[in-house]
Amino acid sequence: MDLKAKIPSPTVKRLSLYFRELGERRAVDSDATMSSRQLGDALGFSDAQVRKDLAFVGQLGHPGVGYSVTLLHDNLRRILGRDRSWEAALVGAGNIGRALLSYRRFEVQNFHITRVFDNNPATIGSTISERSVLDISELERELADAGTHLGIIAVPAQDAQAIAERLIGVGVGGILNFAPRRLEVDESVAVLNVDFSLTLEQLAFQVNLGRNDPAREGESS
Amino acid sequence: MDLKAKIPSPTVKRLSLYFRELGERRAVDSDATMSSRQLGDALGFSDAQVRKDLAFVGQLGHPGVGYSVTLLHDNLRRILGRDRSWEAALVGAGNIGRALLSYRRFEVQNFHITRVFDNNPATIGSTISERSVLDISELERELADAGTHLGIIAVPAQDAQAIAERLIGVGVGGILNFAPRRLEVDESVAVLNVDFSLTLEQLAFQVNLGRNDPAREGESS
DNA sequence: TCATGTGAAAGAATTCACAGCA
DNA sequence: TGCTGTGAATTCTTTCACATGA
Repeated sequence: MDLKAKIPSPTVKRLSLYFRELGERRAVDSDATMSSRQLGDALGFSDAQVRKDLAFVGQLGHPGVGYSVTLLHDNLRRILGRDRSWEAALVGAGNIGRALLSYRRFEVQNFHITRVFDNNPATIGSTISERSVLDISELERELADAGTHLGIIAVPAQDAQAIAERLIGVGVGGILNFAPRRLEVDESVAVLNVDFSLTLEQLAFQVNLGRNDPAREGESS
Repeated sequence: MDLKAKIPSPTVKRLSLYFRELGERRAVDSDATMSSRQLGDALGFSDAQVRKDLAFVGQLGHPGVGYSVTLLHDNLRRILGRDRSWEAALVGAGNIGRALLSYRRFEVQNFHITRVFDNNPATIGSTISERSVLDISELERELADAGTHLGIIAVPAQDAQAIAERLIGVGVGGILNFAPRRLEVDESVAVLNVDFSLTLEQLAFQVNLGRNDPAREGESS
C-alpha cells in the first residue's frame, strides 16, 4: 500500500523484533494494545525509537491508547513479506546445513527448504530431516522452473562464489551465505552473510577490553 | 598500548574482515604490502573507509607504499584479542550446538569449546565431536574454577535467560546467544545474538520489494 | 492524563578532498 | 606519482521535545 519509501536497514531489523513480540502477545490476548513504551521495554529500545520505526508502517497508533496488537502485527506481516511462502534451496549438507534443515522454526514461519544439494557422493541420495540430498550437478535441472526464491549457501569458502552464480543463474532473488567469503553478485540480488567466526571475534573483542558498550549490548549480529 | 579510544562497532566488524584478508595474503607472501584500495576492493569497502578504520589501529601505513601485511596483521591480532586463547562453554547440544562443535575453523582461531552441557538424559554422557556431554545440573560445579571466558547458548528460547544467568554466575564475560530471545544481563557482560529467523526475514524483506539496496548488499548480518 | 506522530537537534558513520610524505 | 592520514562535508540514525488527539 504505502511502503514506497525505503525503510532503513536498522529499522527493518527492529520491525522483525516487533513482529515477533507482537505475535507472542497476540497469542495470549488478541484484543490487547501496546504502547511504544511497552514494546520498547520488552526489547530494549526507547519509546521514541519504536514510534519512529512504526511510522514507516503507517499511522496505526491511537494517542492515549497505543497500538492494537492485532492490527500492527498484521501490517508488519505484510510489510515484512511474511504473508507469503518462501521456498529456499540449500547447498551444502554439512553441519550447518543439517542444523538448518532441522530448525523447526523455519517451517512455522513459512520458510521452506525444498531442495538440498551436496557434492559428497557419500551424502548424495541420503535423507536428512525428510529431504533427500541431491547431486549438486543437478542444481540447474532441479531448480530451472522451480521458482525457488532463496538460496542458502553452506559450503566451504572456496566454492561459495561459484554456487552463488549458479543459484542466481536459476533465478533466486536472495542468498543467505554461511561461507566466510564475500560474494560478488549483481546488485539486484540480495545477500546476507552469517559468519560465526566473525561473530565470535566481535564478542572476544568486546570482552577483551572494549569494556562492553552498553548501547550495543543487545545487538543482533 | 593505544586503543584507549573506543572503536566504533561497525569498524570492529571490518577490522575482523581485514584481519582475515591479511592472514590469507600473508600466507602467500609474508613480505607483501597492501594499499587501502587493494584491501578495500577485496572486501567491498572504499579506500577511505579502510584508512579511517586502520587509523584506530595506529599509524602503520607508509605513504606511497601502503601497509605491511605482516605488521598490520600482527597489530590487528593484538587489538582483536586474537593473541590469546578463548575457552567457551556450550549449553545445548541440539542441532546448532552440534554444528558449532564440529566447526573446525574455531580451533584454528584459538576458540575452544571445552565443555558441553545439555538437559536431555538421552544426550548426556554421549560424545559429540570428541567432547562428552555433561548434565546441565553440573554447570556450576564444572565451571566454578575453570576460568571459562565465553558462554554459548543454544537452548530453546524459554530457557535462555536462566542459562545466561547461570553462566554469568560462574564468571563468563561474554555470551553468544542463538536463542531468539533478548537476554537481560548486566552491562558488564557482552552479549551477541545470532538469530537465523531474523536473518532470513531480513533477506525476505529485501527480496520482497525493498529492491535490494546496493549499499547494504554485502552486509554481514 | 496518556500516548502518538513528527519536526528539530544531536550524534554516528561514511565519504570527500587534499596536504604531505616516499 | 602513489598512497597515507585527517579535517571538513555529508549522509544516516537516534534522541529530544512538544503539538495534538483520545
